[in-house]
Amino acid sequence: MSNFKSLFLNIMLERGFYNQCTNDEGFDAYLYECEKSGKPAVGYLGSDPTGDSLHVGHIVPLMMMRWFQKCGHKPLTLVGGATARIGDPSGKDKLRPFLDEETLQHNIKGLKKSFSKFLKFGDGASDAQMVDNWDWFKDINYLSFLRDIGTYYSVNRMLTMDSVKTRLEREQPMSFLEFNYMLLQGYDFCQLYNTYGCRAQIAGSDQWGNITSGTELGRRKYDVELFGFTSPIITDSNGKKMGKSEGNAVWINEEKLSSYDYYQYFRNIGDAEVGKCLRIYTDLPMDEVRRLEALKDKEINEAKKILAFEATKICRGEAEALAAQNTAVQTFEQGEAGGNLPTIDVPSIEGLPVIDAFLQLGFVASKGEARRLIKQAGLKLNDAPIVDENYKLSAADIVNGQVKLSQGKKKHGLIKQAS
RNA sequence: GGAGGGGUGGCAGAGCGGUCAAAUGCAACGGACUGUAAAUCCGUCGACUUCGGUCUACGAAAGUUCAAAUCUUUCCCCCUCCA
Repeated sequence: MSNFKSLFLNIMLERGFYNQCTNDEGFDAYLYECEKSGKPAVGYLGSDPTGDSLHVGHIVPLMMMRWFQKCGHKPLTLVGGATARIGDPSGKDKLRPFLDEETLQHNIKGLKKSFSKFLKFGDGASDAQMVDNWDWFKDINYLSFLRDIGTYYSVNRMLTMDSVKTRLEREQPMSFLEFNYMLLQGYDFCQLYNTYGCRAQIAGSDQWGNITSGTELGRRKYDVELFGFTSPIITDSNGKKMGKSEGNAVWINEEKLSSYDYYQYFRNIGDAEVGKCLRIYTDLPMDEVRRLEALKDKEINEAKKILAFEATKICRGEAEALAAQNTAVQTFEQGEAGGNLPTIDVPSIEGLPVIDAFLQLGFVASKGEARRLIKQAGLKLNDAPIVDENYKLSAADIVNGQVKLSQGKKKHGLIKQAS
């Protein structure tokens, strides 16, 4: 399995994206053929429009698609407009909520934005294209679906699928609606094959069951071999899925998370994860990755900075990445207030209680929390711990036209007086 | 349709008339140590507070009681088994 011919699979293997494939050799041969002839292979990545932005947890398949495109192939991004109305049982115990039309449209728009940060959309041969399975499901007729698709599925087999089996074993409810999800997703795959000649699906390993549902349907109904390819689930050092920072998701879209926070997320990756993350979250050549991950102790911080910069660059652009980096350097290495920190403008700084200032910055959820943190020496004003919880800001606290507030060691923000 | 079981804080899960803002675990947050790491240790973890307290909370509503997460009634939702 280490001797792939295709560029794409070699990259996947080398960078740690390879987890499982429905048919290594077949997929490799197919891709190789496409790469050699210059005719792009078509592959797709599905996602549910349950939110209006993707987050770091979704990046792994996104990056796979990015490489797929770089290898000259054509990525399709499928949003499950139809399947969102059902809910995917994979790895979940609870039924997902249904969405109304307006939210759905809003979410789809947001997803498109997330996708376009990693993939190039357009009309070219290898340009990415967005598709919605609502287009082919909205007019489908239940009886004909049962007849045309349902006949190819064995319930016996479906019951052995992980997503179903675990639900049954744990005696958790699973509705018939959800049970049908894999048929729908299998049908998606075949539809994309029929209309776009798409023969590959790329996803996280939790989608394996849904992928094989599609490849099997393809084989039985259309007599074509479709390929499925999955990534491992990337976890942080605590074995948890990537993508949460301070309990909040690390969003791809900038209106949900500042570039500075995005940068900081990668800056704060654990030592053990640096190599893995460089491979997965950046485009850096492997030589560079190997050099960086060999760094030890304090030096590994250099690798983390590069990781954070590169990862931010892909998602937010070079200018934003630079700004985030500068802010971080100023804030952490020079102890100054970096320009890109979260900032709020207030009508008048004079007399504003510090507690309220923290509340407005969103660093604390309540005044009580702010008081507690002050008791614990967790809140700082211009880098000096606040001792009096009733302290009110005054003109003397204004440095360079702003007041720097910090929560803990990592969260910093600025208050400016609106002019 | 019948018979049982259950709905508690971000999650899991105790409590089953007062001592309950509710054990414990996880997650989260602050501090110490470091390298904006990990591990460890200490502390915090409903809201408001003039730090005395006050208010809102244990699916929803009504009731019993000096007193209810705990008892009663109705309603809503979920699960299991039978048909």
